[in-house]
Amino acid sequence: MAHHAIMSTQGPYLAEIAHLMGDPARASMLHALMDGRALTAKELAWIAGVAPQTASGHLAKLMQGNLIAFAAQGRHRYYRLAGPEVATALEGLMVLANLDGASRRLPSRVGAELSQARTCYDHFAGRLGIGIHDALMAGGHLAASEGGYALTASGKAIFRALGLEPDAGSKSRRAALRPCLDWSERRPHLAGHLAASLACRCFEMDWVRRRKDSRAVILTEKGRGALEAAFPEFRCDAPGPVNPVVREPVPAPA
Amino acid sequence: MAHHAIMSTQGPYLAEIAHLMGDPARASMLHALMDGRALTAKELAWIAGVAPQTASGHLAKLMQGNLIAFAAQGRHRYYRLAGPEVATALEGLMVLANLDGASRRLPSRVGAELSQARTCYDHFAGRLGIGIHDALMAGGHLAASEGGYALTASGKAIFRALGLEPDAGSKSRRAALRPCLDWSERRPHLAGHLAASLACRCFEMDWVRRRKDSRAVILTEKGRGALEAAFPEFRCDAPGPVNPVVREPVPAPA
DNA sequence: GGAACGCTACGGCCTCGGCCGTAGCATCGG
DNA sequence: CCGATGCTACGGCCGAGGCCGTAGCGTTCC
Repeated sequence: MAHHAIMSTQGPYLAEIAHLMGDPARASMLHALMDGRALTAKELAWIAGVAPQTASGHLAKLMQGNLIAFAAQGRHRYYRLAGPEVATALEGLMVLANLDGASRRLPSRVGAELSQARTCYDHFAGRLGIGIHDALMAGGHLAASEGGYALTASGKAIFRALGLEPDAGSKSRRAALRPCLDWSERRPHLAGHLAASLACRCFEMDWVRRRKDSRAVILTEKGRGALEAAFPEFRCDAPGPVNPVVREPVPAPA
Repeated sequence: MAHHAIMSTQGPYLAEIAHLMGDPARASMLHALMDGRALTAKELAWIAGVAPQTASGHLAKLMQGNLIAFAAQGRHRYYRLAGPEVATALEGLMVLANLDGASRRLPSRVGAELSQARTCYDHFAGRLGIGIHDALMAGGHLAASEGGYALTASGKAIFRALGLEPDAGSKSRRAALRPCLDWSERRPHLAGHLAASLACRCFEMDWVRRRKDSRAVILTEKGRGALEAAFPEFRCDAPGPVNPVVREPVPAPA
């Protein structure tokens, strides 16, 4: 400590946040929450591989750092990420974790599924997300704008045809559509509240299904047809159904 | 450790990277390198407020994590960030560090200067960066494209007038122009190798000057004129020169 | 009301890792 | 060739913090 000279003003704050993410248990929890769902403390404890008491401590720290928030419901507490910015920051780190030395590339099947199609907080990423992004781009439905991207007239028509009002949340601070760098493909997919609404609609209509215990998702046959109908330029190389990997949902307690 | 159940596949990798950034000394170093320059181990040690031996250890760890790289030159080692992805990830964390509770907002003058104009790795951010971004946008010189943004014909003409070839690095993996979220303004500015070339040209022509010991930069009067001439829609609210803050560049060594 | 359950608070153990001192290796200048 | 300089390697010290056990509070269900 001695003189510590000047120490850049924000270095410490940066470190504070990074330190919170830098513990294996906490990182696992955050990673698990990146699909945008809310999980209970116990589920998160199991995912992180620690006892509930330990998890509780971690969650308290994450709360204090404003990285997560919870909704109390009965005797449960459902934890979720505090906001899209948190997911963005985590994706940024994953880009590094992935290109890093090529040593730690994603192993096997799980990795392949995640690269195909997955959720990124509340919107789609992976080749599915990029397929949607590129389809809109190729058709001239997307234009650069102040906040990132904006829909052209033809783009708005497409969203309205899906039952989504493109100008709905325009009063909000959050951008409607903006690019988000994909850690597996190194290319942008669509984020923003409009992208989130689209994903939401896809789940509602059973065009896309969540896999459990993973952020990977599956494009159903119905969904492929629907998306091809909605986006004329859409093409996505088979993130189709594979046989489900079932896993013991609860650990044997000693 | 006991059973540790399943533990998400990439949680640990994520944690590894975040852990590297999560130490105050290392975070200060990384932060200092975000202006894209290369610094010696000694300079970084001073910035971080630790002894050279300690800094050396930190730098070795950062090297191993592929966050930084160095160029040996005589008896000096010039360290720099390993790539733009690292800067992007750090900016992502700064967004969090900044909106976090409003408790830790940037203090005083330094913060104001940084919000005005600064470098973000190798391109401009702050209101200066956003001014350039918005000017191109407003003039219709920028369009959405596969990798992020692309210049329209009029946009390319503008860059050529500045002596920059817009299609130069098109063979490279790195995008020419893409949006980068600004932590101080919460709006995108331009990143990518073309944005880097532009910044480089601005320094060459003395349109923009670096401040020392900070990522803040100053738009000179000449620069303001030049940018207004180059970008018809450019407007930037006075990131003008302020009286320089001079600081002891080297610590009294006890 | 009582028991089971979800979660958090506190205390003690123990490892991890940041810190500097000393020492050693390379490079540059006279 | 010798000393100064920049940097790294090693070793010992010590504080921070992750871990779980026990305990306590609130909610739910019978």
